[in-house]
Amino acid sequence: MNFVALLYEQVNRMESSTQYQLLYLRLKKEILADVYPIGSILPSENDLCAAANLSRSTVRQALGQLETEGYIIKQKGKGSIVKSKSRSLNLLSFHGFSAMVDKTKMSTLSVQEPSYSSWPEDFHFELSELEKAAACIHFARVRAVEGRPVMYELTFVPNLNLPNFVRRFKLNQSFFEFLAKEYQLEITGMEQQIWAVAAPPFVAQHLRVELNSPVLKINRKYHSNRSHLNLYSILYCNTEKYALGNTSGVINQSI
Amino acid sequence: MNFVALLYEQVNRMESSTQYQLLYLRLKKEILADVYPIGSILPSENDLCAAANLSRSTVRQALGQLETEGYIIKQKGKGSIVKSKSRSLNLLSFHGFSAMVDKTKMSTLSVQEPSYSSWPEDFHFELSELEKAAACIHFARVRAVEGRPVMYELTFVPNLNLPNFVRRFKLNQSFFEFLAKEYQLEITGMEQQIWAVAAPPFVAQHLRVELNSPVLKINRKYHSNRSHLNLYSILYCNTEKYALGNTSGVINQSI
DNA sequence: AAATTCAACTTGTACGTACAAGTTTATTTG
DNA sequence: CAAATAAACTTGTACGTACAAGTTGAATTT
Repeated sequence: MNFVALLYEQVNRMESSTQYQLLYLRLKKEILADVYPIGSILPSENDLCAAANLSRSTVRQALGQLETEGYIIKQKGKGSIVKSKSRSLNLLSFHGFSAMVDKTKMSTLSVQEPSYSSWPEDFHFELSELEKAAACIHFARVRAVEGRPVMYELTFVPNLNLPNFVRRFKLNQSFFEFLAKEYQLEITGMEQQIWAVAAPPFVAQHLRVELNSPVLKINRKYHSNRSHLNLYSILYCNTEKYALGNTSGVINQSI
Repeated sequence: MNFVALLYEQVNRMESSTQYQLLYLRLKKEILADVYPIGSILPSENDLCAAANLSRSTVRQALGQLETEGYIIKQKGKGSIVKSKSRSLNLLSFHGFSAMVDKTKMSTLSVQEPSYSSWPEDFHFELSELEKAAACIHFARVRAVEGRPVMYELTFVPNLNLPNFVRRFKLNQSFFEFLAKEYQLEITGMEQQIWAVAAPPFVAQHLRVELNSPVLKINRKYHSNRSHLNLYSILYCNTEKYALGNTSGVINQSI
Protein backbone atom coordinates (compact mmCIF):
# COMPACT_ATOMS: atom_id res chain seq x y z
CA MET A 1 0.00 0.00 0.00
CA ASN A 2 1.56 3.26 -1.05
CA PHE A 3 1.56 6.53 0.77
CA VAL A 4 -1.31 8.11 -1.14
CA ALA A 5 -3.52 5.11 -0.47
CA LEU A 6 -2.68 5.37 3.22
CA LEU A 7 -3.70 9.00 3.25
CA TYR A 8 -7.01 8.24 1.58
CA GLU A 9 -7.71 5.51 4.11
CA GLN A 10 -7.03 7.94 6.90
CA VAL A 11 -9.35 10.54 5.47
CA ASN A 12 -12.04 7.91 5.08
CA ARG A 13 -11.57 6.77 8.65
CA MET A 14 -11.91 10.36 9.80
CA GLU A 15 -14.78 11.50 7.60
CA SER A 16 -17.12 8.58 7.27
CA SER A 17 -17.52 6.70 10.54
CA THR A 18 -20.44 6.97 12.88
CA GLN A 19 -23.16 9.52 13.62
CA TYR A 20 -21.86 10.57 17.03
CA GLN A 21 -18.33 10.94 15.68
CA LEU A 22 -19.55 13.16 12.86
CA LEU A 23 -21.36 15.37 15.35
CA TYR A 24 -18.31 15.35 17.65
CA LEU A 25 -16.04 16.43 14.78
CA ARG A 26 -18.47 19.13 13.65
CA LEU A 27 -18.79 20.61 17.13
CA LYS A 28 -15.03 20.46 17.67
CA LYS A 29 -14.44 22.31 14.41
CA GLU A 30 -17.00 24.92 15.37
CA ILE A 31 -15.39 25.41 18.78
CA LEU A 32 -12.03 25.84 17.05
CA ALA A 33 -13.52 28.32 14.59
CA ASP A 34 -15.02 30.40 17.41
CA VAL A 35 -18.59 29.65 16.37
CA TYR A 36 -18.84 28.74 20.04
CA PRO A 37 -16.15 30.80 21.80
CA ILE A 38 -14.70 29.84 25.17
CA GLY A 39 -17.23 30.47 27.94
CA SER A 40 -20.25 30.23 25.64
CA ILE A 41 -22.88 27.53 25.89
CA LEU A 42 -23.49 24.97 23.16
CA PRO A 43 -27.03 24.39 21.88
CA SER A 44 -28.95 22.17 24.28
CA GLU A 45 -29.00 18.44 23.73
CA ASN A 46 -32.60 18.59 22.51
CA ASP A 47 -31.75 21.38 20.07
CA LEU A 48 -28.83 19.37 18.72
CA CYS A 49 -31.14 16.35 18.36
CA ALA A 50 -33.64 18.36 16.37
CA ALA A 51 -31.01 20.07 14.21
CA ALA A 52 -29.13 16.89 13.34
CA ASN A 53 -32.13 14.56 13.49
CA LEU A 54 -30.44 12.31 16.03
CA SER A 55 -31.55 10.68 19.25
CA ARG A 56 -30.50 12.21 22.55
CA SER A 57 -28.27 9.24 23.44
CA THR A 58 -26.28 9.77 20.27
CA VAL A 59 -25.93 13.49 20.93
CA ARG A 60 -24.87 12.76 24.51
CA GLN A 61 -22.18 10.38 23.24
CA ALA A 62 -20.68 13.14 21.09
CA LEU A 63 -20.81 15.65 23.95
CA GLY A 64 -19.31 13.08 26.32
CA GLN A 65 -16.26 12.73 24.07
CA LEU A 66 -15.87 16.50 23.88
CA GLU A 67 -16.03 16.57 27.68
CA THR A 68 -13.45 13.85 28.32
CA GLU A 69 -11.09 15.54 25.86
CA GLY A 70 -11.42 18.79 27.75
CA TYR A 71 -13.26 20.91 25.18
CA ILE A 72 -16.43 21.41 27.20
CA ILE A 73 -17.77 21.09 30.74
CA LYS A 74 -21.34 19.87 31.21
CA GLN A 75 -23.40 21.29 34.03
CA LYS A 76 -26.71 19.86 35.13
CA GLY A 77 -29.51 22.37 34.63
CA LYS A 78 -27.33 24.78 32.67
CA GLY A 79 -25.76 23.25 29.60
CA SER A 80 -22.47 22.42 27.92
CA ILE A 81 -19.98 25.23 28.44
CA VAL A 82 -17.00 25.62 26.09
CA LYS A 83 -13.88 25.30 28.21
CA SER A 84 -10.87 25.11 25.89
CA LYS A 85 -9.95 25.19 22.22
CA SER A 86 -7.56 22.26 22.47
CA ARG A 87 -7.44 18.84 24.04
CA SER A 88 -5.86 19.14 27.46
CA LEU A 89 -2.57 17.31 26.96
CA ASN A 90 -1.08 17.93 30.32
CA LEU A 91 2.11 19.41 28.99
CA LEU A 92 4.52 20.97 31.38
CA SER A 93 4.15 24.73 31.18
CA PHE A 94 5.64 27.66 32.99
CA HIS A 95 4.16 28.77 36.28
CA GLY A 96 4.99 31.50 38.66
CA PHE A 97 5.13 30.65 42.31
CA SER A 98 1.39 30.99 42.77
CA ALA A 99 -0.46 31.80 39.56
CA MET A 100 0.33 31.01 35.96
CA VAL A 101 2.61 33.39 34.17
CA ASP A 102 0.64 36.23 32.61
CA LYS A 103 0.49 35.57 28.88
CA THR A 104 0.78 39.25 28.08
CA LYS A 105 4.23 39.23 29.65
CA MET A 106 5.46 36.48 27.35
CA SER A 107 7.40 37.25 24.20
CA THR A 108 8.98 35.16 21.46
CA LEU A 109 12.38 35.74 19.87
CA SER A 110 13.37 34.15 16.60
CA VAL A 111 16.61 32.16 16.62
CA GLN A 112 16.21 30.19 13.42
CA GLU A 113 13.46 30.99 10.91
CA PRO A 114 11.61 27.98 9.42
CA SER A 115 13.57 26.27 6.64
CA TYR A 116 13.82 22.91 4.88
CA SER A 117 16.89 20.89 5.76
CA SER A 118 18.01 17.31 6.37
CA TRP A 119 17.54 15.54 9.68
CA PRO A 120 20.25 15.98 12.33
CA GLU A 121 22.75 13.09 12.38
CA ASP A 122 22.33 12.27 16.05
CA PHE A 123 18.59 12.81 16.30
CA HIS A 124 17.06 12.06 19.66
CA PHE A 125 14.07 10.01 18.51
CA GLU A 126 13.68 7.01 16.22
CA LEU A 127 12.26 8.09 12.85
CA SER A 128 10.10 5.96 10.58
CA GLU A 129 11.25 5.32 7.01
CA LEU A 130 8.56 7.69 5.75
CA GLU A 131 9.81 10.46 8.01
CA LYS A 132 13.46 9.84 7.13
CA ALA A 133 12.62 10.10 3.43
CA ALA A 134 10.87 13.45 3.88
CA ALA A 135 12.66 16.74 4.28
CA CYS A 136 12.97 18.17 7.76
CA ILE A 137 11.31 21.47 8.54
CA HIS A 138 13.29 23.12 11.29
CA PHE A 139 12.95 26.26 13.33
CA ALA A 140 14.08 27.52 16.70
CA ARG A 141 12.83 30.17 19.05
CA VAL A 142 13.37 31.58 22.51
CA ARG A 143 10.45 32.30 24.85
CA ALA A 144 10.87 35.06 27.39
CA VAL A 145 8.84 36.15 30.41
CA GLU A 146 9.20 39.81 31.33
CA GLY A 147 12.18 40.00 28.98
CA ARG A 148 13.93 37.14 30.76
CA PRO A 149 14.59 34.13 28.46
CA VAL A 150 13.10 31.00 30.01
CA MET A 151 12.90 28.50 27.16
CA TYR A 152 14.96 27.69 24.08
CA GLU A 153 12.93 25.50 21.75
CA LEU A 154 14.14 23.58 18.69
CA THR A 155 11.40 22.07 16.55
CA PHE A 156 11.67 19.42 13.81
CA VAL A 157 8.79 18.41 11.55
CA PRO A 158 8.85 15.94 8.64
CA ASN A 159 7.56 17.69 5.53
CA LEU A 160 4.72 15.27 4.78
CA ASN A 161 1.82 16.93 3.04
CA LEU A 162 2.28 20.32 4.69
CA PRO A 163 2.31 22.56 1.60
CA ASN A 164 4.03 25.92 1.92
CA PHE A 165 4.74 25.43 5.59
CA VAL A 166 7.88 27.55 5.61
CA ARG A 167 6.21 30.43 3.84
CA ARG A 168 3.02 30.37 5.90
CA PHE A 169 4.23 29.84 9.45
CA LYS A 170 5.36 32.84 11.45
CA LEU A 171 7.33 32.21 14.63
CA ASN A 172 5.32 34.54 16.85
CA GLN A 173 2.07 32.60 16.46
CA SER A 174 0.98 29.43 18.24
CA PHE A 175 2.42 26.44 16.43
CA PHE A 176 -0.40 24.04 17.37
CA GLU A 177 -3.16 26.49 16.50
CA PHE A 178 -1.48 27.13 13.14
CA LEU A 179 -1.37 23.40 12.38
CA ALA A 180 -5.02 22.93 13.36
CA LYS A 181 -6.24 25.86 11.31
CA GLU A 182 -4.12 25.44 8.17
CA TYR A 183 -3.79 21.66 7.90
CA GLN A 184 -6.51 20.24 10.20
CA LEU A 185 -3.59 18.63 12.04
CA GLU A 186 -4.37 17.96 15.67
CA ILE A 187 -1.95 16.90 18.38
CA THR A 188 -3.40 13.83 20.05
CA GLY A 189 -0.64 12.72 22.38
CA MET A 190 2.94 13.17 23.45
CA GLU A 191 5.93 11.42 24.96
CA GLN A 192 8.66 13.31 26.72
CA GLN A 193 11.89 12.69 28.55
CA ILE A 194 13.38 15.10 31.03
CA TRP A 195 16.91 15.69 32.27
CA ALA A 196 18.75 18.19 34.40
CA VAL A 197 21.90 19.09 32.49
CA ALA A 198 24.76 21.56 32.67
CA ALA A 199 24.08 24.32 30.14
CA PRO A 200 26.25 23.91 27.00
CA PRO A 201 27.59 27.11 25.37
CA PHE A 202 24.81 27.67 22.81
CA VAL A 203 22.13 27.16 25.45
CA ALA A 204 23.86 29.37 28.02
CA GLN A 205 24.01 32.09 25.38
CA HIS A 206 20.34 31.94 24.39
CA LEU A 207 19.02 31.59 27.94
CA ARG A 208 21.55 34.12 29.28
CA VAL A 209 22.72 31.87 32.08
CA GLU A 210 26.25 30.96 33.14
CA LEU A 211 27.99 28.14 31.31
CA ASN A 212 27.33 24.77 33.00
CA SER A 213 24.59 26.12 35.24
CA PRO A 214 21.71 23.62 35.71
CA VAL A 215 18.97 23.78 33.05
CA LEU A 216 16.10 21.47 32.16
CA LYS A 217 16.36 19.55 28.92
CA ILE A 218 13.17 18.03 27.52
CA ASN A 219 12.85 15.86 24.43
CA ARG A 220 9.32 15.63 23.10
CA LYS A 221 7.61 13.58 20.44
CA TYR A 222 4.12 14.78 19.57
CA HIS A 223 1.64 12.39 17.99
CA SER A 224 -0.99 13.73 15.62
CA ASN A 225 -4.22 12.67 14.00
CA ARG A 226 -2.16 11.75 10.92
CA SER A 227 -0.72 8.44 11.99
CA HIS A 228 2.54 8.85 10.09
CA LEU A 229 3.22 12.42 11.07
CA ASN A 230 4.95 13.13 14.36
CA LEU A 231 6.48 16.39 15.54
CA TYR A 232 9.70 16.62 17.52
CA SER A 233 10.98 19.22 19.95
CA ILE A 234 14.03 19.77 22.08
CA LEU A 235 13.50 22.23 24.90
CA TYR A 236 16.01 23.86 27.23
CA CYS A 237 14.49 25.67 30.20
CA ASN A 238 15.90 28.15 32.64
CA THR A 239 14.11 27.45 35.92
CA GLU A 240 15.94 29.96 38.07
CA LYS A 241 12.90 32.17 38.47
CA TYR A 242 10.01 30.22 36.93
CA ALA A 243 9.34 26.53 37.50
CA LEU A 244 7.78 24.22 34.98
CA GLY A 245 4.55 22.78 36.25
CA ASN A 246 1.46 20.82 35.39
CA THR A 247 -1.67 19.36 36.89
CA SER A 248 -3.12 15.96 36.18
CA GLY A 249 -6.19 14.03 37.12
CA VAL A 250 -9.55 15.29 38.17
CA ILE A 251 -9.19 17.67 41.03
CA ASN A 252 -12.14 17.48 43.35
CA GLN A 253 -12.31 20.65 45.36
CA SER A 254 -15.96 20.52 46.34
CA ILE A 255 -17.17 21.38 49.86
CA MET B 1 -19.69 22.10 60.20
CA ASN B 2 -17.11 20.12 62.12
CA PHE B 3 -14.62 17.59 60.85
CA VAL B 4 -16.62 14.51 61.78
CA ALA B 5 -19.69 15.84 59.98
CA LEU B 6 -17.57 16.47 56.91
CA LEU B 7 -16.30 12.92 56.96
CA TYR B 8 -19.82 11.53 57.18
CA GLU B 9 -20.92 13.66 54.28
CA GLN B 10 -18.04 12.36 52.23
CA VAL B 11 -18.84 8.76 53.04
CA ASN B 12 -22.46 9.36 52.08
CA ARG B 13 -21.43 10.94 48.83
CA MET B 14 -19.23 7.96 48.06
CA GLU B 15 -21.50 5.13 49.17
CA SER B 16 -25.03 6.09 48.27
CA SER B 17 -25.32 7.65 44.81
CA THR B 18 -26.42 5.96 41.64
CA GLN B 19 -26.62 2.44 40.26
CA TYR B 20 -23.80 2.78 37.75
CA GLN B 21 -21.56 4.37 40.38
CA LEU B 22 -22.21 1.52 42.78
CA LEU B 23 -21.28 -0.99 40.11
CA TYR B 24 -18.23 1.09 39.16
CA LEU B 25 -17.06 1.17 42.79
CA ARG B 26 -17.66 -2.56 43.25
CA LEU B 27 -15.70 -3.49 40.13
CA LYS B 28 -12.88 -1.11 41.03
CA LYS B 29 -12.61 -2.66 44.49
CA GLU B 30 -12.58 -6.15 42.98
CA ILE B 31 -9.84 -5.16 40.53
CA LEU B 32 -7.84 -3.78 43.44
CA ALA B 33 -8.39 -6.96 45.45
CA ASP B 34 -7.19 -9.14 42.57
CA VAL B 35 -10.61 -10.74 42.08
CA TYR B 36 -9.91 -9.69 38.49
CA PRO B 37 -6.11 -9.55 38.15
CA ILE B 38 -4.35 -7.51 35.50
CA GLY B 39 -4.74 -9.11 32.09
CA SER B 40 -7.92 -10.98 33.00
CA ILE B 41 -11.30 -10.31 31.42
CA LEU B 42 -14.25 -8.94 33.37
CA PRO B 43 -17.62 -10.72 33.11
CA SER B 44 -19.38 -9.74 29.89
CA GLU B 45 -21.80 -6.83 29.89
CA ASN B 46 -24.75 -9.19 29.66
CA ASP B 47 -23.45 -11.26 32.58
CA LEU B 48 -23.05 -8.13 34.67
CA CYS B 49 -26.59 -7.08 33.73
CA ALA B 50 -27.98 -10.41 34.87
CA ALA B 51 -25.92 -10.54 38.07
CA ALA B 52 -26.74 -7.00 39.18
CA ASN B 53 -30.20 -6.86 37.58
CA LEU B 54 -29.33 -3.74 35.61
CA SER B 55 -29.85 -2.67 32.02
CA ARG B 56 -26.96 -2.85 29.61
CA SER B 57 -26.74 0.95 29.26
CA THR B 58 -26.21 1.27 33.00
CA VAL B 59 -23.52 -1.43 33.00
CA ARG B 60 -21.83 0.23 30.03
CA GLN B 61 -21.78 3.54 31.92
CA ALA B 62 -19.91 1.92 34.81
CA LEU B 63 -17.45 0.20 32.47
CA GLY B 64 -16.98 3.44 30.55
CA GLN B 65 -15.86 5.20 33.70
CA LEU B 66 -13.44 2.38 34.52
CA GLU B 67 -12.07 2.72 30.99
CA THR B 68 -11.55 6.50 31.06
CA GLU B 69 -9.81 6.19 34.41
CA GLY B 70 -7.43 3.63 32.98
CA TYR B 71 -8.50 0.53 34.91
CA ILE B 72 -9.72 -1.46 31.90
CA ILE B 73 -9.53 -1.53 28.12
CA LYS B 74 -12.62 -2.56 26.17
CA GLN B 75 -12.20 -4.53 22.98
CA LYS B 76 -14.99 -5.16 20.53
CA GLY B 77 -15.71 -8.84 20.22
CA LYS B 78 -13.51 -9.80 23.18
CA GLY B 79 -14.46 -8.05 26.40
CA SER B 80 -13.19 -5.69 29.09
CA ILE B 81 -9.56 -6.44 29.91
CA VAL B 82 -8.10 -5.32 33.25
CA LYS B 83 -5.22 -2.97 32.46
CA SER B 84 -4.07 -1.38 35.72
CA LYS B 85 -4.76 -1.38 39.43
CA SER B 86 -4.65 2.39 39.73
CA ARG B 87 -5.92 5.42 37.89
CA SER B 88 -3.34 6.46 35.33
CA LEU B 89 -2.13 9.80 36.63
CA ASN B 90 0.53 10.55 34.09
CA LEU B 91 3.27 11.01 36.63
CA LEU B 92 6.80 11.38 35.46
CA SER B 93 8.58 8.07 35.94
CA PHE B 94 12.00 6.74 35.15
CA HIS B 95 12.72 5.40 31.71
CA GLY B 96 15.75 3.91 30.12
CA PHE B 97 16.69 5.14 26.71
CA SER B 98 14.29 2.83 24.94
CA ALA B 99 12.20 0.76 27.34
CA MET B 100 11.01 1.41 30.85
CA VAL B 101 13.37 0.53 33.64
CA ASP B 102 12.94 -3.09 34.68
CA LYS B 103 11.11 -3.09 38.01
CA THR B 104 13.12 -6.03 39.28
CA LYS B 105 16.24 -3.88 39.06
CA MET B 106 14.77 -1.21 41.31
CA SER B 107 15.54 -1.10 45.01
CA THR B 108 14.56 1.18 47.86
CA LEU B 109 16.83 2.45 50.63
CA SER B 110 15.49 3.92 53.82
CA VAL B 111 16.79 7.36 54.74
CA GLN B 112 14.22 8.38 57.34
CA GLU B 113 11.72 5.90 58.77
CA PRO B 114 8.13 7.12 59.13
CA SER B 115 7.60 9.29 62.20
CA TYR B 116 5.24 11.95 63.53
CA SER B 117 6.69 15.45 63.60
CA SER B 118 5.71 19.07 63.03
CA TRP B 119 5.55 20.64 59.59
CA PRO B 120 8.78 22.14 58.18
CA GLU B 121 9.00 25.91 58.69
CA ASP B 122 9.56 26.78 55.02
CA PHE B 123 7.18 24.24 53.51
CA HIS B 124 6.83 24.40 49.73
CA PHE B 125 3.03 24.22 49.49
CA GLU B 126 0.23 26.16 51.13
CA LEU B 127 -1.42 24.09 53.88
CA SER B 128 -5.06 24.34 54.93
CA GLU B 129 -5.89 25.08 58.57
CA LEU B 130 -6.98 21.49 59.05
CA GLU B 131 -3.64 20.21 57.73
CA LYS B 132 -1.63 22.68 59.80
CA ALA B 133 -3.44 21.54 62.95
CA ALA B 134 -2.66 17.88 62.29
CA ALA B 135 0.69 16.26 62.96
CA CYS B 136 2.98 15.69 60.01
CA ILE B 137 3.89 12.14 59.08
CA HIS B 138 7.28 12.25 57.43
CA PHE B 139 9.55 9.72 55.80
CA ALA B 140 12.32 9.73 53.22
CA ARG B 141 13.73 7.12 50.90
CA VAL B 142 16.16 6.71 48.05
CA ARG B 143 15.24 4.74 44.93
CA ALA B 144 18.02 3.02 43.05
CA VAL B 145 18.22 1.32 39.65
CA GLU B 146 20.89 -1.35 39.36
CA GLY B 147 22.38 -0.10 42.63
CA ARG B 148 22.67 3.45 41.27
CA PRO B 149 20.65 6.00 43.28
CA VAL B 150 18.34 7.90 40.95
CA MET B 151 15.76 9.50 43.22
CA TYR B 152 15.72 10.96 46.73
CA GLU B 153 12.14 11.33 47.90
CA LEU B 154 10.85 13.21 50.95
CA THR B 155 7.18 12.66 51.76
CA PHE B 156 4.91 14.64 54.09
CA VAL B 157 1.39 13.57 55.03
CA PRO B 158 -1.02 15.28 57.44
CA ASN B 159 -2.11 12.74 60.07
CA LEU B 160 -5.85 13.03 59.43
CA ASN B 161 -7.71 9.83 60.19
CA LEU B 162 -4.84 7.51 59.23
CA PRO B 163 -4.66 5.33 62.37
CA ASN B 164 -1.38 3.59 63.10
CA PHE B 165 0.20 4.83 59.89
CA VAL B 166 3.72 4.90 61.27
CA ARG B 167 3.48 1.39 62.64
CA ARG B 168 1.83 -0.12 59.57
CA PHE B 169 3.71 1.42 56.66
CA LYS B 170 6.98 -0.17 55.58
CA LEU B 171 9.22 1.83 53.27
CA ASN B 172 9.86 -0.94 50.76
CA GLN B 173 6.20 -1.22 49.71
CA SER B 174 4.24 0.93 47.30
CA PHE B 175 2.95 3.98 49.14
CA PHE B 176 -0.14 4.47 46.96
CA GLU B 177 -1.14 0.80 47.07
CA PHE B 178 -0.73 0.83 50.86
CA LEU B 179 -3.04 3.84 51.16
CA ALA B 180 -5.66 2.29 48.89
CA LYS B 181 -5.64 -1.05 50.68
CA GLU B 182 -5.44 0.14 54.31
CA TYR B 183 -7.41 3.36 54.24
CA GLN B 184 -9.41 3.26 50.96
CA LEU B 185 -7.50 6.42 50.14
CA GLU B 186 -7.15 6.96 46.41
CA ILE B 187 -4.99 9.51 44.66
CA THR B 188 -7.18 11.41 42.23
CA GLY B 189 -4.93 14.15 40.95
CA MET B 190 -1.64 15.92 41.30
CA GLU B 191 0.13 19.23 40.79
CA GLN B 192 3.85 19.45 40.36
CA GLN B 193 6.57 21.99 39.75
CA ILE B 194 9.92 21.15 38.26
CA TRP B 195 13.33 22.82 38.45
CA ALA B 196 16.87 22.05 37.43
CA VAL B 197 19.02 22.89 40.44
CA ALA B 198 22.62 22.50 41.60
CA ALA B 199 22.76 19.57 44.01
CA PRO B 200 22.99 20.77 47.62
CA PRO B 201 25.21 18.74 50.00
CA PHE B 202 22.55 16.41 51.44
CA VAL B 203 21.22 15.60 47.96
CA ALA B 204 24.68 15.08 46.48
CA GLN B 205 25.37 12.65 49.29
CA HIS B 206 22.22 10.56 48.86
CA LEU B 207 22.33 10.51 45.06
CA ARG B 208 26.12 10.04 45.03
CA VAL B 209 26.73 12.87 42.61
CA GLU B 210 29.18 15.73 42.80
CA LEU B 211 28.24 18.81 44.77
CA ASN B 212 26.45 21.38 42.57
CA SER B 213 26.01 18.99 39.66
CA PRO B 214 22.62 19.45 37.91
CA VAL B 215 19.72 17.48 39.40
CA LEU B 216 15.96 17.63 38.93
CA LYS B 217 13.89 18.96 41.81
CA ILE B 218 10.16 18.24 41.79
CA ASN B 219 7.59 19.47 44.28
CA ARG B 220 4.37 17.51 44.22
CA LYS B 221 0.97 17.91 45.82
CA TYR B 222 -1.25 14.84 45.50
CA HIS B 223 -5.02 15.20 45.78
CA SER B 224 -7.05 12.32 47.18
CA ASN B 225 -10.64 11.17 47.38
CA ARG B 226 -10.77 12.72 50.87
CA SER B 227 -11.20 16.34 50.02
CA HIS B 228 -9.22 17.65 53.00
CA LEU B 229 -6.33 15.23 52.76
CA ASN B 230 -3.46 16.02 50.43
CA LEU B 231 -0.04 14.38 50.26
CA TYR B 232 3.19 16.25 49.61
CA SER B 233 6.49 15.13 48.13
CA ILE B 234 9.83 16.67 47.33
CA LEU B 235 11.85 14.68 44.81
CA TYR B 236 15.46 15.04 43.74
CA CYS B 237 16.42 13.06 40.65
CA ASN B 238 19.76 12.12 39.19
CA THR B 239 19.21 12.06 35.42
CA GLU B 240 22.78 11.28 34.39
CA LYS B 241 21.89 7.80 33.21
CA TYR B 242 18.10 7.59 33.35
CA ALA B 243 15.73 10.30 32.16
CA LEU B 244 12.36 11.00 33.67
CA GLY B 245 9.58 10.52 31.17
CA ASN B 246 5.87 10.27 30.61
CA THR B 247 3.25 9.85 27.94
CA SER B 248 0.00 11.70 27.67
CA GLY B 249 -3.00 11.63 25.45
CA VAL B 250 -4.34 8.79 23.39
CA ILE B 251 -1.65 7.43 21.16
CA ASN B 252 -3.09 6.19 17.90
CA GLN B 253 -0.66 3.75 16.39
CA SER B 254 -3.07 1.90 14.13
CA ILE B 255 -2.15 0.87 10.56
C1' DA C 1 -5.36 -33.13 8.44
C1' DA C 2 -6.28 -28.61 6.87
C1' DA C 3 -9.19 -25.20 5.39
C1' DT C 4 -13.61 -23.21 5.37
C1' DT C 5 -17.99 -22.15 7.22
C1' DC C 6 -21.09 -21.18 10.69
C1' DA C 7 -22.99 -20.40 15.18
C1' DA C 8 -22.39 -18.29 19.53
C1' DC C 9 -20.43 -15.23 21.82
C1' DT C 10 -18.41 -10.33 22.66
C1' DT C 11 -18.70 -4.92 22.46
C1' DG C 12 -20.35 -0.76 19.44
C1' DT C 13 -23.90 2.15 17.58
C1' DA C 14 -28.50 4.07 17.40
C1' DC C 15 -33.04 4.46 18.33
C1' DG C 16 -36.70 5.19 21.85
C1' DT C 17 -39.18 6.25 26.60
C1' DA C 18 -39.63 8.02 31.31
C1' DC C 19 -38.58 10.40 35.20
C1' DA C 20 -35.14 12.82 38.53
C1' DA C 21 -32.76 16.86 39.60
C1' DG C 22 -30.58 21.34 38.97
C1' DT C 23 -31.09 26.22 36.82
C1' DT C 24 -33.38 30.03 35.03
C1' DT C 25 -37.16 32.92 34.13
C1' DA C 26 -41.75 34.29 34.42
C1' DT C 27 -45.71 34.45 37.29
C1' DT C 28 -48.18 34.88 41.29
C1' DT C 29 -48.71 36.29 45.91
C1' DG C 30 -48.03 38.86 50.11
C1' DC D 1 -41.87 46.21 45.38
C1' DA D 2 -40.12 41.94 47.25
C1' DA D 3 -40.51 37.33 48.09
C1' DA D 4 -42.36 32.99 47.21
C1' DT D 5 -44.13 29.97 43.75
C1' DA D 6 -44.62 27.77 39.43
C1' DA D 7 -43.46 26.80 34.79
C1' DA D 8 -40.09 25.97 31.39
C1' DC D 9 -36.01 24.95 30.53
C1' DT D 10 -31.39 22.26 31.18
C1' DT D 11 -28.53 17.75 31.99
C1' DG D 12 -28.43 13.05 34.66
C1' DT D 13 -29.97 8.42 35.39
C1' DA D 14 -32.21 4.17 34.02
C1' DC D 15 -34.88 1.35 31.48
C1' DG D 16 -35.75 -0.97 26.96
C1' DT D 17 -35.11 -2.65 21.80
C1' DA D 18 -32.60 -3.70 17.55
C1' DC D 19 -28.96 -4.49 14.69
C1' DA D 20 -23.81 -3.97 13.28
C1' DA D 21 -19.31 -5.67 13.74
C1' DG D 22 -15.38 -8.06 15.75
C1' DT D 23 -13.70 -12.59 18.05
C1' DT D 24 -13.72 -17.27 19.12
C1' DG D 25 -14.25 -22.01 18.76
C1' DA D 26 -16.91 -25.84 17.15
C1' DA D 27 -18.85 -28.07 13.20
C1' DT D 28 -18.54 -28.98 8.50
C1' DT D 29 -16.42 -29.52 4.27
C1' DT D 30 -12.59 -30.26 1.25
